[in-house]
Amino acid sequence: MDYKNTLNLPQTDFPMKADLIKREPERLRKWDAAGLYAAIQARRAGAEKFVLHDGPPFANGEVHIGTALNKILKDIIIKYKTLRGFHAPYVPGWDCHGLPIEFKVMQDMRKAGNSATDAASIRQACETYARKYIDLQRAQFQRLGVLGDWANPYLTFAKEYEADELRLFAGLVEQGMVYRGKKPVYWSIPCRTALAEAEVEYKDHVSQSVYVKFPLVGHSGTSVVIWTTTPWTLPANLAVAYNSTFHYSLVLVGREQYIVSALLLPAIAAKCGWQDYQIVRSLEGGHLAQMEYQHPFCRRTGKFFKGDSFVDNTAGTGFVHIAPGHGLEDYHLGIEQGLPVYSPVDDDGKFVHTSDLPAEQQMPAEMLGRSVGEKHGKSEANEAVLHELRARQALLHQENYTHSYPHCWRSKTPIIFRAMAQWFIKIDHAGFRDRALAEIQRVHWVPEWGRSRIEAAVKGRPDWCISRQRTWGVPIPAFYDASGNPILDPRIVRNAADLFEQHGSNVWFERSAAELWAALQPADWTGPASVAKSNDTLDVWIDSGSSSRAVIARRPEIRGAGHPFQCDMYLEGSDQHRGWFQSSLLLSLAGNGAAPYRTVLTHGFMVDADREKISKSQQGQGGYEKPQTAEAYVKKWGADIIRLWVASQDFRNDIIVSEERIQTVAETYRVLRNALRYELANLADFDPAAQAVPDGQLTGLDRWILDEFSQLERDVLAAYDRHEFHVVYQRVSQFVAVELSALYHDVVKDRLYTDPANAPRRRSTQTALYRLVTGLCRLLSPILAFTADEAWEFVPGRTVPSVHLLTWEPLGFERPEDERAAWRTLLELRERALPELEKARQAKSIGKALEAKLTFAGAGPELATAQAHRESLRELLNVSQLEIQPTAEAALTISLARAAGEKCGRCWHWETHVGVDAGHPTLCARCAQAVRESVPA
RNA sequence: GGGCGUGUAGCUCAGUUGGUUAGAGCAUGCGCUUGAUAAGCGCAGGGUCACUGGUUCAACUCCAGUCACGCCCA
Repeated sequence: MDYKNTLNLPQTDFPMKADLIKREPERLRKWDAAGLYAAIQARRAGAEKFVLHDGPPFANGEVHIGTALNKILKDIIIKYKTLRGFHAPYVPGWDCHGLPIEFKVMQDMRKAGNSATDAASIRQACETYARKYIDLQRAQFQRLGVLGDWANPYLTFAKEYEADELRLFAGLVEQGMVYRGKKPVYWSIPCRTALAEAEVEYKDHVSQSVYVKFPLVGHSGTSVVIWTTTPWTLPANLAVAYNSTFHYSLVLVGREQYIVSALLLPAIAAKCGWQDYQIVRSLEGGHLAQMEYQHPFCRRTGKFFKGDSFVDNTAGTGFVHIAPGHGLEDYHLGIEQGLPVYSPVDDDGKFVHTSDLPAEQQMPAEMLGRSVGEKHGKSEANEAVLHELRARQALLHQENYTHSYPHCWRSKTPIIFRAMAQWFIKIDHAGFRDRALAEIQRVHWVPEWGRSRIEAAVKGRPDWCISRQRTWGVPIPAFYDASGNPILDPRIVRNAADLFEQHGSNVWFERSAAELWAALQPADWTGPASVAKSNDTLDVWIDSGSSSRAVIARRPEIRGAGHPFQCDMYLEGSDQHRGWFQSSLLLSLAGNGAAPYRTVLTHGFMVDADREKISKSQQGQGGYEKPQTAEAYVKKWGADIIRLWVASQDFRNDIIVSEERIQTVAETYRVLRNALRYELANLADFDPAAQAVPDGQLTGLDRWILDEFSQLERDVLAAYDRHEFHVVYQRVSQFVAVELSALYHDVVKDRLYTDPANAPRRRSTQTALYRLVTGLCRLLSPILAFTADEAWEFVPGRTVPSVHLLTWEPLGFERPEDERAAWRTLLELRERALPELEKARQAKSIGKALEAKLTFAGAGPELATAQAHRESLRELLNVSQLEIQPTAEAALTISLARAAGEKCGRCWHWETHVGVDAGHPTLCARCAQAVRESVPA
């Protein structure tokens, strides 16, 4: 007779094969249909809140795997907090304005032959474009299993958002933090417009390369030599930069002396035709710090400053001429040294005098009106400067110089750098920088070094240039009076906020300056009348940086209790210390009076298998087989594998993404899934309400695993609380592999399969399995969002439909110390006996352990424990027979023999009493009994 | 070039205030099992702890420097 069908073999519909790519979307539809997110929120109504505020990704392109990592980390934290009973709503957002979208849209419009250039149509097209990618990204984020209020995300172009952003901005204006200053920008002369970085194309250009004498004051006949490829910037020269690490030479040429870089001297001498020069002496750059030079053709002097970061020794003379109005490095050095941002070129690219310097110190009158713009490769301005230099014998050498130079993408002409009036936020206003630094101290930074990072950013940052000459952004509601002076008033800004909240900010572009002024002018306005409106928009960092006001304080479900604008956590990549963490801090501190976050968690960047950054240039060139999009990974592996991969690594460092890495994680996933399946399969006939065994009556083995699991829970909870998900991953996967699969599950098979279904020993183990599987589902659910929920559906007697609706209180299973000690001994004895079994297996004297009989001989406490728990120890060893022999010899010896008797046809144990039951001649007594119990008479 | 980080077996991580032959899981190889079976179990191999120098009786651990990599600046 085949007794196999008298066994209680595992039975379940929970599939071994995960088939995530097919099943996850089904589960998503199920969640959606059940309104899972809303149901979770409803269950936590009134509970203590935990708010993680979403940093908005840019509404452009597909979701990159790095962005997916960020969203998954946020989701793990929110699911964990929810599991622990917190009310943790999640409002996702998108950053919608900005040049990349505007640029793309304008390209598309041009390609389509659409020549509309009015701001309102461009903005409309930008909005359509952004919405398209919001929808695309939303679907991709949801596919990752991220739960949130996807139907109502926050969008930085929403009317209410823009309005609150302006209200916050009005507060800054009111405090006097916003001022008008100048900064160099790319300028296209034919287009009469400022350009953004992305609108600049680099191509070869022939420039005038010149070497020019700058005579030292008080050292007659001695000059410093500078080199420039833009002679027209010389009228704007206000300083000269040197490198303090260079050696310079003072050279005598004829009757004149020149100072140049020692390393570059031979090259310079060749160019300038110095036949017989002599090096008088060498000197350090620092020597010049005390000196002054006479401008070659303007009636003013200038000073020397250290410029080590940009003065190089590869070309030129080792001196760089500084015109703060015509170059970014020049500008920064000028601001540092308190020089005016002098840019004597008008909108048409023509030389003019400005109010920055006294007229008599500016360029000679004959230069005025000359244009910097080129015609047939020549520029009037360059010619005028060169003429002046020659006339004054200040020009040492001139030649054509071909190099890569920025050009306007529309007119294809060389652009110039030109200082323009911009709006700035004054960082040192009324001690603001120090207050920001103090606020940083109050925030909890994880990891700790995040603090140093943002401190450095805030300490070193210049004033914040917040205006952009762009269309796709929030308009700066400023006006100009008849003299061209700007009008920026907090009351006007607030009125504009109200207007935008009603009509959207397009109204700024749709209505005339007069209409807007009529609508926004304060009732008791006594200032100058407006004649024009501003065409500037706000820096997009003001958009996202205002979310503390526009989202946290505004949405009731996430509004803070103490400070309405404050939440528990921000979580972004480490690049955001200088970005969103900083902009949010500065704006919230200035506008709300405190930081918007209590904790800032940072993750590293994604790198490839060689720990090098994932560069787009390598894609499709053999570097990577597929685009690094979230979708590509999800299509191949499924979301839960990607989530487990995210959890598996210490995200504070770089995160490695490679096929091998994910393959490894997929193996771990399989192990976890199979363990869950084994437990569920052995609970098929278990009713926890009716058949659960009380703690005190559980078998020692079951009590042991529950204690182990209880310790696992404590460790995992602590790891989740420290946001160390890789510890959760390591700890859980090791527990499942070692304690569960290799030991407990293996040992317990015998009881589960061969005991009568309702035997106390079997029910005891099922009680433990029930607690294990329900516990594992809970502690895995923040990470394996799909699989834990799938498994949960097979848990017997469940009353809650989804694992994500549960709370998790740790088991807290305790055993008395003497029981723990006894089991420690039993497991140690097992460790010592296993090699004996392995030896026998290698020698082919046994196959499986059940064919063996083990004998423990010796004296002392170990043997006493073994004797007291002989049956438990036999189970742990999975042998048919275990003998304990007390001897006079204290040392423990373990010997192995083939088990005596015959193999029972049902339980496969070797027993000496097989066949004692005449009705079942091939069975041992235990099985005969079990069969009689299980088979109805 | 500057600031902030990182560098332990093929992969991901441990390694407590410096103290015995540096641990775990996975992967690999070799077996066992075939009543978790496109599963399960056992055993074995695998590391000059990035490199160099220093402090110390003793350094993966402390100090200095070098190299590589990442982020942010310039």
